[in-house]
Amino acid sequence: MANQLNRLDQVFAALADPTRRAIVMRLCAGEASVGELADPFDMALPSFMKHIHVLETSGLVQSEKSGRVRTCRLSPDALVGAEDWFQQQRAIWEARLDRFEAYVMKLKKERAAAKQPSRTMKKKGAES
Amino acid sequence: MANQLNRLDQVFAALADPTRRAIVMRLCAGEASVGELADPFDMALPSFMKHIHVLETSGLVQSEKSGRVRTCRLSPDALVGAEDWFQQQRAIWEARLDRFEAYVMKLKKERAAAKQPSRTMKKKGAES
DNA sequence: CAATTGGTTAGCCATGAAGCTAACTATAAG
DNA sequence: CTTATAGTTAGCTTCATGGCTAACCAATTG
Repeated sequence: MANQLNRLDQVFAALADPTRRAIVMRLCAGEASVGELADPFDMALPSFMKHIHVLETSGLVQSEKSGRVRTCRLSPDALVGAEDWFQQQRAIWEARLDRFEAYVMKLKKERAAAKQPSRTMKKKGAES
Repeated sequence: MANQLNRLDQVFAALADPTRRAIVMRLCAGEASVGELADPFDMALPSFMKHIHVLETSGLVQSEKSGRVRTCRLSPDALVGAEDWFQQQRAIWEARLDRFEAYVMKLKKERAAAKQPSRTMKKKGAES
């Protein structure tokens, strides 16, 4: 579980770099060799390999070498794990928003009741 | 649009730190002052303020100071933007998986047809 | 076997991130 | 007015990141 949290660190850190996001996007379309992946980038191979390595230790990418060519593929688990984090946060956020909205509605009703007691029932909650 | 990409950089970098993720999670439950936010962490205030600043320049958090207390709140736009990125990647990934699966099915059918021509129509695609 | 290709290792450098302390500002509270 | 509170600024370390070059395997290819 601390494992998981640390994994999130690494996944987000990996995705914080545009080069690495581009690699992930490329691998979404299918596996590729290091050379193919590196081709679009104006960068020395060792520098590029560091990015691959970061992606690999984050768990986003797996690779295997056969002959002299290393083939990389996306391992979607880590990606999904990160996406889950967002969805959890959004769920909490939205739950709060709902509560907050309910609270505002209550306030509105009370204020309306205090100002013009006779008109309490006129609008039952029709404003935006 | 380069702006957007740069924003993604900052959002992911911000979320790569467990302290900052904890702050975001805390703010999902509602706004809070810097002091309240800092309280659970065993960290000097200036260090903590740096995290707040990172979150703020990433667009994840907004704050305003009234009197001597600065109140922070989550601004969900950046969060949603990052979540969108995942969903886009997943969409591409899944589209590819579908194509790949179709390809495998085609292979299976062909292989079955080659091995036992007479049984071609027996199973029409029932395996997992 | 010789040469190419594809990747790897080692090591250097500049920059930035994450932490600290110490000293300071400005608003409340007494 | 004095003191305490809540942040802020400045400046310092230390370590990680992202880039480079140069030299080095190890498979292919000719």
